[in-house]
Amino acid sequence: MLDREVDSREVEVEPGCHRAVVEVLEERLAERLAETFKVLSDPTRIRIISALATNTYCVHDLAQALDLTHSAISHQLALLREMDLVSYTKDGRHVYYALDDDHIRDLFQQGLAHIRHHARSDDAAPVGASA
Amino acid sequence: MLDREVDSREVEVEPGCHRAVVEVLEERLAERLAETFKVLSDPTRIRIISALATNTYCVHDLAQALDLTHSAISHQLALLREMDLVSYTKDGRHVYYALDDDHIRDLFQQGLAHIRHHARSDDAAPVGASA
DNA sequence: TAAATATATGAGCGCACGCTCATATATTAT
DNA sequence: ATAATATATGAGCGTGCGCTCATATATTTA
Repeated sequence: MLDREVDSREVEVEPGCHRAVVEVLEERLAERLAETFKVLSDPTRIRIISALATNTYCVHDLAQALDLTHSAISHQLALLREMDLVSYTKDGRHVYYALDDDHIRDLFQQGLAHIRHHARSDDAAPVGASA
Repeated sequence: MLDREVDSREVEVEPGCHRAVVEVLEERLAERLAETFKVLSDPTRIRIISALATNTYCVHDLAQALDLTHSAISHQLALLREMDLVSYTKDGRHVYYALDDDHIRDLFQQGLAHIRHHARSDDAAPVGASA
């Protein structure tokens, strides 16, 4: 697996540019990486993952906490299930979900750590800004 | 900034579920985090970032290396520019881009490290699989 | 059994997004 | 000046996605 991870594609150096070789991540690997990050690219999934990162919750709890319909939550959980990111346990009529992928948990937490410590330009409230 | 990072929303515990309180990432923070990961959620951007993570390249080089039109690359670079993730230097008719955000670089590299070391189920080539 | 609760899921709508195409601008070469 | 090269950017197309709505299934309660 992971045969050639980087495409060192030659660039026609006729009139041109400066680099003769550009080192780019191989296409399939890039697709897998993008797919991984895509899971974390939606606010709703981020919030679901943030909750499941520390506790186990049922659909009903998540729906109330995120102020979304059961359906919306259930669809997102189905997606996380298909990607093997969560595990679930049936208990009566409830289904309890838990985050079951340290891979995603690590990325989520590192991302959060960055955001926490690095304010962005649009965070700085202009003088006199209300609420 | 980052007033209340977590919404500890109470859940009606009438007939119900088990958790009285669900700890979910506050909505605005979740949006910012999702936005950050969204940059990395496309294969083309991943490849551009992978290249710029180690070298400086002009649009022409990237277009050839990724086998995409100059336009496609330029549009993606415009997006990365708007998000202040890349810096650029004009040199004659060339414009050289460089990744200028350790934040994104870190996430990219951690994601890559995970992918490298953790094979997924669909990576394991079934016995007798061709190519 | 009937009603209520908890979840799952297909259909469909609206919107965002990544690409191509056409076009504009700037710089270099002839 | 004209042509070629390098980049930028608006418009538009096709696709993917996140939501709601309607509906189905399973479990518990009355």
